[in-house]
Order: sequence, then C-alpha cells, then structure tokens
Amino acid sequence: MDEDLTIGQVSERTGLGVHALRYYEREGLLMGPVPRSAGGRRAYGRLDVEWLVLCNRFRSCGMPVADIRRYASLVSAGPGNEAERLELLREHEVRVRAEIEQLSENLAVIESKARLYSDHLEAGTASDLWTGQAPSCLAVEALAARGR
Amino acid sequence: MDEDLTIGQVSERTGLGVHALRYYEREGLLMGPVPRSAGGRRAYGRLDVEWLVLCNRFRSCGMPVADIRRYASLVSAGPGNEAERLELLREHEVRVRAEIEQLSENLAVIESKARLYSDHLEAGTASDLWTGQAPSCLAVEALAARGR
DNA sequence: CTAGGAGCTAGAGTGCGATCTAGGTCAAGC
DNA sequence: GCTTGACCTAGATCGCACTCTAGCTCCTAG
Repeated sequence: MDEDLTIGQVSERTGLGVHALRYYEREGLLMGPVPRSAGGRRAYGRLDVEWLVLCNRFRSCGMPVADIRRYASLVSAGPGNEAERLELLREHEVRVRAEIEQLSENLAVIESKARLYSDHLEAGTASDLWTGQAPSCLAVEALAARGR
Repeated sequence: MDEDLTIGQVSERTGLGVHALRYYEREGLLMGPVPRSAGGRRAYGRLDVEWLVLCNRFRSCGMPVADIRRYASLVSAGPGNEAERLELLREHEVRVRAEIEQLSENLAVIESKARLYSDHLEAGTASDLWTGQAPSCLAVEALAARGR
C-alpha cells in the first residue's frame, strides 16, 4: 500500500518537477528525509504524494516556503500543537482572502477599460475615443493621444 | 495644471518608491522619458501619476513588466492600434480570472482544514483527530501522527 | 556661504523559488 | 557485458522585479 514511487513518478502525479521535489526535501518541507531504496534513490509513499499535493496548493496560493516548512515541522512534531497549526492556516487564509479581493478590484478596472475599447471598436468609432472628453478610465490614453 | 512633481512627490502619491519609479522609466513603462527640470531632475505631470497608478494596478494583479511596456508603447504610438491594446487587456483579464478561481479553490481547502482543527480545538477533542479514521483532508496529518 | 536633504546615473546586489550543471551511480533490456 | 535513461549530490545559475550603493549635483533654508 505504500507503493514506493520514484521521484519521476511523484513528479508526474504532483506536477512538481524532480528539481523542485529535491529542493522541497532539502528545504525541510517534507517532514524528514524521504526514505531511500537500496541504491540510494528516493522511495516516496502515498503519504508523501498527498502532502506534496497539499504543498503545491499552499505554494500556488502564495504561502511562502518558510511557512510550509513551519507547518510541516508542527505536523511531524506530532499531536499537541494543533492550535499553532490552526493559527498558521488562519493567517494564510486572511492573506488569500485579501489577495482575492485586490485581484477582483483590479479586474474590475481592467474590465471597464476593455469594455470601452471593445464597444468603440465594435461600433467602428475607436478613433472618437481621443477627440471629445474621454471617459475617466481612459484619461491617460486620451492625453497621450493628444501628444505628451 | 501639469503640476511638475518631483520623484519624491510622485512616490508618495503612487506608493511606488523612487527606485521603482526610475526603474519603470528605464524599462520603458512610461511612454517616453519623463521631462526634466533645468537641473536635470524629473518633473512628472498629472498624466504620469495617473499612468503610474494604473501600472501599479497592472503589476499588482500579476501583469509582467514586459506586457506593461508593450501596452505603453501602443498607447504612445497613438490612435489606430486600439484592437491590439484590447487584446492585451483581454488576455490579462483571462489570466486574472483564472488566478482568482485558483485562489478561491485553494482557499476552500484551507478553510476546510482550518474548520476541522478549530471545531476539535473548541470541543477540546483535538487529540481525537488522530485516533479514529481521520477526515480525508487531514489524512496527511493523521498518518504523520501515527509515525511515518 | 554653507550644510543638508533630495535628486542624478550607472551599475551591483537582493530575495524568492526554483531550475540547471557537472560528474558521477544504478538498473532494466538487449 | 553494455547501453541507455533515470537517479544521485553539491553547488551554480536563473528570472523577475525591484532595491541599494557610490559618487556626484542641485537647491533651499539659515
């Protein structure tokens, strides 16, 4: 059941690249060194793959490597520090929420610019954008169009 | 009306840091060099500040410097390339939307882990998490708790 | 007149997270 | 037995976006 996967197999099923996998281990993200085969090669288990997938998730929502290391060390220290783990998760949760909010706000600005462009392009009146008083979110473009 | 702001003043009102401002100019993000005062110092106008705020927005939702440079060069090339500008905006829009989606998905996983921890901590039953069959999203922790 | 703070340029350095290189070892198929 | 491709370690390098340094100039206030 503990499958003994090679680094290449783990790379495939986590999407993480063999270099990254070795890097994560070096950096202490993997609660202890991965067990080795007779020939000195990494023999990952199901547990490792699952954990790596989680690491990937953490990373891809911006959790720094250092925080993952901290979480890993709490987990591998065993039961008793659940409060600390929770705090780490909560802090990250807050950051991710804030990030999503920021992104949404910026997306709205981009959308409104894009809509203006596309409306005028569709109507074939794009060049009129720079003649009258331009809509505020294209002010920069309008001013530039009239020469710096 | 074109205020002639110093780099320090622009830094304050854009939140961008004088080093970053000079960097952006060097990198061609500012449609042409900023005009200088008699003594060779940058004299920014209202237009520049507005554009820099937009750049900041673009950057903070992950648009690469190279894309901003491209957009800037389209704008400063003048009217006629609106379709290309729109395409750039649209592409970035897609990336941002995807990013938000990913973030939301990962947030959900983190939330569910956090909820499990907090429920058990509140009930004072945290250590029970590692005894029975653990909920799937804590599988890694549970296995680790039983020794690698 | 002068001191101090802000600005200038060119170029070096930083931080993060990988990613790659060199110089080997290991193992499965022919 | 040999080839081939995946794997090993240690350490160098990269990419991006800044950020800082050195050595200078400029300008404003006292």
